[in-house]
Amino acid sequence: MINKSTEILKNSGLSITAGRKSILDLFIASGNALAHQDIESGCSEQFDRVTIYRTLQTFLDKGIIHSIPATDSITRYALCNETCTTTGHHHDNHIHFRCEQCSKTLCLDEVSIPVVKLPDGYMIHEINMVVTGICKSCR
Amino acid sequence: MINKSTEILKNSGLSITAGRKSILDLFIASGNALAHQDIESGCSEQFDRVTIYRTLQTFLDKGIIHSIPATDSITRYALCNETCTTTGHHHDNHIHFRCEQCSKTLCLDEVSIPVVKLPDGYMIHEINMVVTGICKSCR
DNA sequence: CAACTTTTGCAACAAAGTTGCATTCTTGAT
DNA sequence: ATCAAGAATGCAACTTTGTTGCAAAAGTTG
Repeated sequence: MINKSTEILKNSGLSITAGRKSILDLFIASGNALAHQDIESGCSEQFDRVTIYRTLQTFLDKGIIHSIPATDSITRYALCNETCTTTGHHHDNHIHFRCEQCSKTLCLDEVSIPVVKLPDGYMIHEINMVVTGICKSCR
Repeated sequence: MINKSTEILKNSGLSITAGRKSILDLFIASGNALAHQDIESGCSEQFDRVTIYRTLQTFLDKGIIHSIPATDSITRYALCNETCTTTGHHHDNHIHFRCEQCSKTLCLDEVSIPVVKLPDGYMIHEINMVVTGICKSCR
């Protein structure tokens, strides 16, 4: 296996294409969550918008990335960490932090989501927690 | 004060218009979070899309409604409860629940967001928590 | 009820996301 | 290394979502 992106694709049983590798590389390099627009403008080569949408959907399905909820109606995605290699829907149990200064969205892998007790009758499937504020680098 | 929507508008110093009242009434009647689309199709009268966008923005600014983060890039809004009448940005400290069965998004006012400790250097401004699963009525 | 300010609707646009189909690329077997 | 089958891409066309400027129609205050 030459590089990390190729490895991830092989592990997920996906065929290796320039687009997928390029998008994965971007995720690996950036270290923070990316919106569709970031990918479109950030890739080394230029790819069709539709290709990017479909690639992101494929990565979501395979559990390579996860989507991060936001109130600004821009969906952002981040690489799932190594431990969650299971295909399909899976729960990332970490907190997301969105910096109001630099607008970066980070996965705080070291902080796990606290347990909550819902009223009787509610079945919990997935929990998402997004904290906004000022990040370490911006202070 | 004739009805609740009029009262809310007066308390926020907004002029009383048919559109605003109609949208507020819809929020009051529905009891769950509404997306722009829900409002456009759910109002008794028909209002221009732009009017709805602007009304929602006004309500957000005045702290009448709050927006709820989601991963599907559809922004949903819900009425703020009585206690948070302060104008401007404010923190609703309750959990949001999205039912995978009926697709309703609810404010669980009775469940408050637990305290989290972030790594040193992060300044917390706002915390959002969205739980997905099956709601009480759908089981 | 008259002037003044706000809000609304319209048009036009920009951005985000989806679908079908023909072409190109990957892959796995020869 | 080559080739056929299947998968991925690009393109066109479209739908949905959100924004902006401006004139017309409301609401508000004296």
